[in-house]
Amino acid sequence: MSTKPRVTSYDVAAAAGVSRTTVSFVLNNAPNQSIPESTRQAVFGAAKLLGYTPSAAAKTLRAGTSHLVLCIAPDWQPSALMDAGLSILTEELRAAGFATVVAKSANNPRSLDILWQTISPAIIVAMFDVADDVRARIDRLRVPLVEAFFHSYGSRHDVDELQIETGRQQAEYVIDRGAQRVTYVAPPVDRDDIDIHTDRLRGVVETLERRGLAAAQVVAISGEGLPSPSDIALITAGHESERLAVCCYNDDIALGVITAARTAGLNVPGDLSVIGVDDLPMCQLVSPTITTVRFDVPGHMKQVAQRIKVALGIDDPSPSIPRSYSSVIRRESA
Amino acid sequence: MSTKPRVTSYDVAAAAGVSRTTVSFVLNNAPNQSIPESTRQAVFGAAKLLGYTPSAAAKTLRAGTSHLVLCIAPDWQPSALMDAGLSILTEELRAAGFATVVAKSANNPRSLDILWQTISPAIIVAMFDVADDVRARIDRLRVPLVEAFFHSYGSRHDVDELQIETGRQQAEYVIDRGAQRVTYVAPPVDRDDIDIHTDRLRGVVETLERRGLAAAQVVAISGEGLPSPSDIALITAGHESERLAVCCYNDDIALGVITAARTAGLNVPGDLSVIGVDDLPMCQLVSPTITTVRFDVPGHMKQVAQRIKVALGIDDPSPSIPRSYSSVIRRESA
DNA sequence: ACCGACTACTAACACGAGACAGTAACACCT
DNA sequence: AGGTGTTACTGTCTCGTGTTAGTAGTCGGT
Repeated sequence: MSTKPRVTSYDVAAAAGVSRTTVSFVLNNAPNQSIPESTRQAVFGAAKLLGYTPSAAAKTLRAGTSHLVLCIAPDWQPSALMDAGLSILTEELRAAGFATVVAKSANNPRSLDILWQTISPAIIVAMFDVADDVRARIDRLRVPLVEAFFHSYGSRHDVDELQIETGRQQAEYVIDRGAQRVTYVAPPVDRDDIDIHTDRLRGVVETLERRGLAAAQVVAISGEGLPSPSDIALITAGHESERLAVCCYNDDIALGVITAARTAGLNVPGDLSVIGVDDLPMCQLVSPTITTVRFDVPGHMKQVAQRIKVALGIDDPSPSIPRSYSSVIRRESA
Repeated sequence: MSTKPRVTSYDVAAAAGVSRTTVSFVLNNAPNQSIPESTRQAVFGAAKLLGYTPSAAAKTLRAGTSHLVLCIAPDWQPSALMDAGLSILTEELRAAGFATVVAKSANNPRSLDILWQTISPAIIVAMFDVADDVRARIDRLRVPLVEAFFHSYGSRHDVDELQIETGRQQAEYVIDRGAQRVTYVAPPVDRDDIDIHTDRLRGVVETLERRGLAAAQVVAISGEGLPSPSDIALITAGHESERLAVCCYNDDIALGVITAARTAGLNVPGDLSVIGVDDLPMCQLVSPTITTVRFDVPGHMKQVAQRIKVALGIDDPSPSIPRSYSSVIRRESA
């Protein structure tokens, strides 16, 4: 329809009656350049009139780098948590003039190859535990990598301190509240989030040992949702003799355990106490309300934003004291 | 550390002992070009050895367009639903050689301005109801816009057929199951998703009218989560005389209504039936299990992917019969 | 009157890739 | 022997920017 598919700075120059160089100087506030106000206004006027938007591709090519932050996330990742975090990240980085976008399917190498041929990020932020082959592909791009949820780098045996801490908090809480025996309930075994699950479990196990309790019994839900009667028999075994607490992988599992336990005639938290992870809205909407571990996404993400800025060289590395961003929300179930 | 910060096709050419043009021909499988296998292998070998990745910015600049699909979403949007959809979209478009990324904060014009200066998408997919000023900004870019959740364009009075249909399905279901009076429970009034809420309500209202029932009573939750005793009194008023059904904005609201009703001594679904929207995992984990309307995200997103491909000119517009992607999942609460 | 400094610009190059036009070298046919 | 065709390449221009080096014109001082 339009013969000229794109408005370039050349068009603006022609409209303003100056050279393209002058347009560039004006629009970028070039230092050491004296441009009279009349010329400036002419350029601004022409740019606005024509609806000029500089070409991102040309800018990036010329500058050798972009102002783009690329977050990569796997398909399976529960983004309810991610979501609030991304908004905060976007907000923080926008203030520094950077745009933030997210790509899914980032655990798929083929996806990544297409991505690299399509956008040129200044930095890559991984929202998951980066596998070696993915890391190698990123290295080749000569683009820095920041891992949002991991603190240690370099070794393939990285562990997620954040997830371990979550498990620790669950165990500490129930022990402090008098638990004598602890059961851990995991999601069905065929799921993708197995890394997170094992890290949280590790935190529970480690805490039990440190506090001198017997090792936890671990039960994986056998079906998809609600624990079966046999699951519940396993989970609640021994509740008559000792004060029993159930640490659950997340709030959905916790809800399933509570519902199944009540169906089996048990009382929560009387016969057993149950604690989840995530602090989903529904935790406050069921009876009993669910005690859970909440991760402070805004707090953590602000810290991630800081690390990103440092990696981009637009901020100084502040000697921030490492702190835990998760805390127990005490409710009725434990 | 490295003197050469980036491997270019020039480096590959030098390593393979050919010209840069030849490298381009080989790597892009240029038609009408005869390159002997030996040369091809030399080029491929050099490229692999050096870890060559073509510059996305240069490619885009040269081609005048990219293979990038940019999805824009507002900050407030619940992404639990979005998430599965994006994975599917990414998958579908990857098969066509396109990369898909998501930008949040897209309801903020300033965010968009930074985006345009940073990436050059081939198309923009809006996950929300695009305001006029945002639409104007996109128009200026000469980039096509596809609206993922809206079917009608052009007017500022666009309505979301999909959301209306959801409300319709709720109402049809409870009426078919014998409801004589219908109450609609909405989220607290100060939230951002008010558009969605009003569209769903519209579907309910319209259906009641068509089926000859009295207009629905509408109650907005007064607190943040659980309906207060006075809310519940309003919601359940009249359940003694008529069979009462409660259509809820979403599953969380439905759960709150159920819990509060039981606390007030009422039986669900005996005294009143309750239906939600979303089919959250917890719907199967509570007692009574929650009847809800599920939106077929994969189905809808495949159709969106098709629309995107048509807009990109890489697929023919198939005369797809418009269909509804939501359906009632029958459980115990209604 | 002349030199220097300052103002207000502009011509030209570089970034990295794709693609068109051109060109040596060689084979084939009559 | 000369024209035609094919093979296997390469030189050069282009995309839209930012930036460096340069250049007319004006002003001020001695």
